[in-house]
Amino acid sequence: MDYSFSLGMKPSKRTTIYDIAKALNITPATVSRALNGNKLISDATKQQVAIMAKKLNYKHNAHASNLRTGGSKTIGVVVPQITINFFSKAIAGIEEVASLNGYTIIICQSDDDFEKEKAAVETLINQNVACIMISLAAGTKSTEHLQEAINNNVRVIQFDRTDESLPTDRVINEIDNVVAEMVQHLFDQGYRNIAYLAGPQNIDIFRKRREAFERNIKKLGFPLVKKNIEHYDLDRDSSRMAARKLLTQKKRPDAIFASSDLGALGAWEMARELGIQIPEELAICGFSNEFYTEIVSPSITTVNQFSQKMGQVAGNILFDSINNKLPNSEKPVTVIVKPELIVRESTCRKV
Amino acid sequence: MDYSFSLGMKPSKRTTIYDIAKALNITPATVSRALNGNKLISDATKQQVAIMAKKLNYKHNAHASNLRTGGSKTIGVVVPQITINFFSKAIAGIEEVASLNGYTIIICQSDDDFEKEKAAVETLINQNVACIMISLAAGTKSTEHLQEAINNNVRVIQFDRTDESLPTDRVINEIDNVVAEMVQHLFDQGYRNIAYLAGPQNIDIFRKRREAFERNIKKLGFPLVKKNIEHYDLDRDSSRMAARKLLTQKKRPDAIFASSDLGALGAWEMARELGIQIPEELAICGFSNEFYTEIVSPSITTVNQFSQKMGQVAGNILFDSINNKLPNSEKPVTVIVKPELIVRESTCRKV
DNA sequence: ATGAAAGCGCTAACAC
DNA sequence: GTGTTAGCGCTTTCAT
Repeated sequence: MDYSFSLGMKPSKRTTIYDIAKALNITPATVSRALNGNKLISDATKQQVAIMAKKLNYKHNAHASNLRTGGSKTIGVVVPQITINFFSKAIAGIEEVASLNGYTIIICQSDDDFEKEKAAVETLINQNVACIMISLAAGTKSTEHLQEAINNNVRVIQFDRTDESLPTDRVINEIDNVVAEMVQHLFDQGYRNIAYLAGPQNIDIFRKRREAFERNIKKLGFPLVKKNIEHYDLDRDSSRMAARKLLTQKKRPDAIFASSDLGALGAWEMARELGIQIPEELAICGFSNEFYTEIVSPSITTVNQFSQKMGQVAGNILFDSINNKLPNSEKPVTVIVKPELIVRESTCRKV
Repeated sequence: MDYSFSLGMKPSKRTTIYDIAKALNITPATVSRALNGNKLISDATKQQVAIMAKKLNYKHNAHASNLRTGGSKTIGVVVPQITINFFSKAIAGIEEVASLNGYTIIICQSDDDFEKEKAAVETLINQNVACIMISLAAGTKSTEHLQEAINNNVRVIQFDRTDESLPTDRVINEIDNVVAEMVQHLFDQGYRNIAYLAGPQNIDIFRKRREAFERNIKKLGFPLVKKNIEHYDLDRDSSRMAARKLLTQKKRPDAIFASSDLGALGAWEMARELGIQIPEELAICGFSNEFYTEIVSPSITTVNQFSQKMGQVAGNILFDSINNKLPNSEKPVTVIVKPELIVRESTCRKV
């Protein structure tokens, strides 16, 4: 009897299907089939194999299997930063669906840097992942690296921060309606001089949000005041400074619509610093429903993007297609997740 | 000439080192060596190979390499929930160091469920990961699955939520001093009836935090009031209910020390609901320095655990050992990361 | 400095 | 229902 395991010693070699085959006097092929649930194999054999596998402490070798089959049950996920709540939730959503389907996920961070993103994609191609799910870095200048992935038989699904010019499946939020709703809500609450805090315009969704804002402001018959649109990088300091610019103008806006919750938070903090009352003198709203928007006081009106659901949807696109549950169209799908306006104290001055 | 790439068509087969070898009239072995920077290969050959590899659009096949070498440049990370800020930061730290060393990370969530954790570890063993970095699920009853990993030549590094009885490298926070500091701080601020909101006691760190609290309360000469210690699960509702129990006693505590920020937040909310003034009538403090503790008003005193650093440290333990930078002791290392008390408004009633 | 050859562990086409 | 055989792409020992 071999006590090496119970003694906590490292075994010299892992058990393979050959060991199982030898022990049962059958061939490795049969063992492989049995372990994979092949229908042709008799239940008796399957049972024996399962028992012996357990007894010999067999572990499936994913590398060998992947090499042989040319694929792998792995999804590569590339996001700017996993510490951003939106992304960690999206990843959680992907992981959920992946795990249900027996897939694992490899995570890479781009840190919003193009070079790091390219390196990550390269690595994932080397890993032969079945699919790359990506939210583009702010610094991404082209999508050649993703085209390269596709050329190498790796499927690509973009989510949230996408590039339309690359024809892949995409999961994005509906923008126009929710922005229209938000602007209308501000109007209904009596705000008439609405400013906008715009994120990095090289990122698709931030550009679209700004455009939707401008469109809807015009729709309400307001003039589009250039000075009422400030840009900020996606950090807190920068948003505070941008908000300060807006709030120290001669004709101070009575509302700030920020393209992200961090932007809204910056404006919120700056308003308090300047002694401006929210929501009486100033409305503030953001985008993403980050946890803190709910618990600050006054709480901040925002938009729930359902990021976890976006991750799940991305996963489902992949697995529906793998399992042929989709109509046989070869065209890329774009799934639009409807976001939800969440009205809170920061924009409600009417009773 | 082959236009298949530029036409966006999927190539029938990936380029291998054989293709490069054939094109250059050398052997695959030489190509492999050249690509891996083998010192015996002439610079001329290396150059040629590099150029041809690029020209033929060669991608290294990690599976084949891993199968051959029996290892993989992959770290498996298992955490309860990646959406918890503490964990996503720790993962970010691990990813940083891993990526610098040419490793990728595979992420699994246990959802605090033992069975899911076991399945995740099993998968990671199958993937032949070099190392599993894990923070145990609340529901984890034994560490056999991790012993199993070790038996299969997979290194294990535990962080934060660890089990001491399993002899692996560990990265944890120093507890006693920071809890002592916190209790002393509360005392200095004049709080004399300090309650404690204790997390799930089957998790190491939550038990240790409670024990440290009790020890330090006694040290200050206070009696240990049983009714002043309430338990809660790690969610918001449960912490609110636990706080309610504490705050509706006849002899209401004048301070609540929560074992997590979520616990502190629950107490904070309940205090407001009951009209109890913070910090005048009640001090509140937590653990982890979650983002919201800083921006609520009054802001919440807490402990910075440096989770991202903990992730980096875990990574460094692995790579220092891989690169033989460690003294040749075979004993597991325990690295203790010193946390930092962050005093904020919620515990300061003195000027 | 490079070539020849074997084999990592698995799967799948083909045979019976 | 099971065996035979070949090979996925790479690395590495041994030879030259």
